[in-house]
Amino acid sequence: MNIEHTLTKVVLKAIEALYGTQVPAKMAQLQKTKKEFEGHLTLVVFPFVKMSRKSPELTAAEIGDYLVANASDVVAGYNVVKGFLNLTISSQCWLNLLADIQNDEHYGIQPVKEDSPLVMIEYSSPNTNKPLHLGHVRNNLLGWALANVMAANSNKVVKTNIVNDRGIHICKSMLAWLKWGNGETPESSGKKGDHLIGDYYVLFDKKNKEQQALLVDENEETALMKEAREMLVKWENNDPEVRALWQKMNDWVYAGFNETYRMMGVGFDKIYYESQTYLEGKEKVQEGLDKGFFYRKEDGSVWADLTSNGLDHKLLLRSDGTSVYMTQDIGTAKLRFQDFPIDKMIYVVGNEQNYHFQVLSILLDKLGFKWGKDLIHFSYGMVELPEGKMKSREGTVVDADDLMAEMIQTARETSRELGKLDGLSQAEADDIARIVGLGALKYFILKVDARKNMLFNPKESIDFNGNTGPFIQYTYARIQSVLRKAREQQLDWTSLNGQTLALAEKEISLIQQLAEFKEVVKQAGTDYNPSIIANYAYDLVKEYNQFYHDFSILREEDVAVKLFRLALSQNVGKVVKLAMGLLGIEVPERM
RNA sequence: GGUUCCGUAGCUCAGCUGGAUAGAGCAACGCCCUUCUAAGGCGUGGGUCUUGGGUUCGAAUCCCAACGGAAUCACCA
Repeated sequence: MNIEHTLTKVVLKAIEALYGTQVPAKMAQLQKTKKEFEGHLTLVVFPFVKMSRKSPELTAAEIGDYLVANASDVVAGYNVVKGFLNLTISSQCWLNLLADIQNDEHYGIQPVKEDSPLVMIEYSSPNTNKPLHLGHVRNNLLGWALANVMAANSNKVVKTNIVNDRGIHICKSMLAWLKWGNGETPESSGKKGDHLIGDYYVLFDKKNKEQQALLVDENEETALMKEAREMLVKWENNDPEVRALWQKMNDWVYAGFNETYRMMGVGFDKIYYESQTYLEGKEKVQEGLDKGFFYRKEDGSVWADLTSNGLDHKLLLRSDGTSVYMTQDIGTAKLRFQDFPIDKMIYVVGNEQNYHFQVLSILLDKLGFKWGKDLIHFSYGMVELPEGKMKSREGTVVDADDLMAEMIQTARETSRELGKLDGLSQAEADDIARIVGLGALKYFILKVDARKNMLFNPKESIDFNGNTGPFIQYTYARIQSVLRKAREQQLDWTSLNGQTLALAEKEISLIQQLAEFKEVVKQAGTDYNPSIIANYAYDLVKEYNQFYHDFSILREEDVAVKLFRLALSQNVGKVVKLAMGLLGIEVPERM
């Protein structure tokens, strides 16, 4: 049983007994006592002074007396500072709490049940004409973490990816490859498939610009562009040659993507391809047209009138009958709903598409998708660089593969300098470098509130000091070291009693913090906000470090000290691992 | 111009369902490794929480307005 919960109940009883009024639980706000005051939990008594008709101080004392007299198993003492009643919780309560955490293997995780709602999370959504970049990294990490958080809150989760595998951009890469590629393949060039294709996309752009410069009328289309368009038409008409080439090159790209995803540690349960879904939306639009939700202009284009929702008119089908982005998303929604009984849909997509999802929500609702109205657009901010925004044309894009490799390399060098890799095999050293390097990257991105634009400073991100992933991982590794020693000595902390705990009075806030993990997971789920967990993990670890340091000063002969440290180390280690697991960050046994 | 989001230390970020003297990290300076891992700990300096009103016992937090920044408002995706 949660201490805060128990205490709230007791306080409500006290209010009723003292003042004869029942008050809602909301009024009895308990908060962690600030460090500079004595006590563990603090009751704000201002809301009760009207009932007591006494000063805040006297009211607080009155309630405090009652609690000590009538709930001594929980409240061991109190003190009053202005309108704040600081309560000291009995040691036994804290020990019970530790035991609870210890015995609950999935502490803080709500298991999925038979009737749990099914949540589908779409994330990543790459184009197949270029490799993944820093923006995708944020997307992927957030999507993966969010999926974990939703699952930890008792949701069935289906992770999905919609791959944009068709369109003019793919044709550009294909055309450039045909013209200047000399049959180059990933094998022959030694390049990852996605990078290879990306290079031809860039090449197309370059050649096209050269042609553009020679044109008299700058609005005129280049011969190269025309060819690309013709290719797209051929693709749409199922030209076997174009299709075969398209298939071959996309397969290269997927092989490349899979490598990136694997390294990043993310994955999907079901992948959709736009080439398979883009036609589906047209039927739905037709359906909406028949039902009078949409209208057709004289030129044949189809629109939705959203002015009654405070929005504009939105194009759904071009005058030539081809589909647009919105149509495709409707089509994808249709297929998804056929495949899964979706209760809630979450789209992890950048905030530049806020408007799009506002519209999509309305349209899906009109078209009868029960989850359409409350679909969640998990909207995250742009990643900016110290030099400004990433611009593919200016070559300031940070490539995902390069970035990860660089982080791992830096971790390797730093570890070596610190002598952390001494005596380890090559495989072990590689593993640590990978875990730490990726941990640094993931934590750096996930600790920031997803909604906000963030600044990615490569130099700072690989700084392993301070509020970083490696700091948390390092503490975890040290905890494991403590536990290994304890195992050797066959220590068992369950013999600790309340009296022993008294010597560690100020460390109780650490136990309190452990208890908060449950709430944090819940909050992260209801707010759709993984960064809460990241910041929580940091706070916990920081506090543990202080505790660890304080207790290093006490000598080991004292068995109680030893056991108390073991108790906290074990439980902190457990919670840190769980928290980092939700974020998709590995923790090393040693480093 | 409409809509949405953001504005907290020199920098990067927490805190925001109203509560005590607004917190971390980085950067600067000083101290602590014969101590189960120093990728650590302790200390010093650093703030008009963009501004102005309102709500109230109490506002960084809620409301309104202004200012500043971002995104978006395509027969692109």
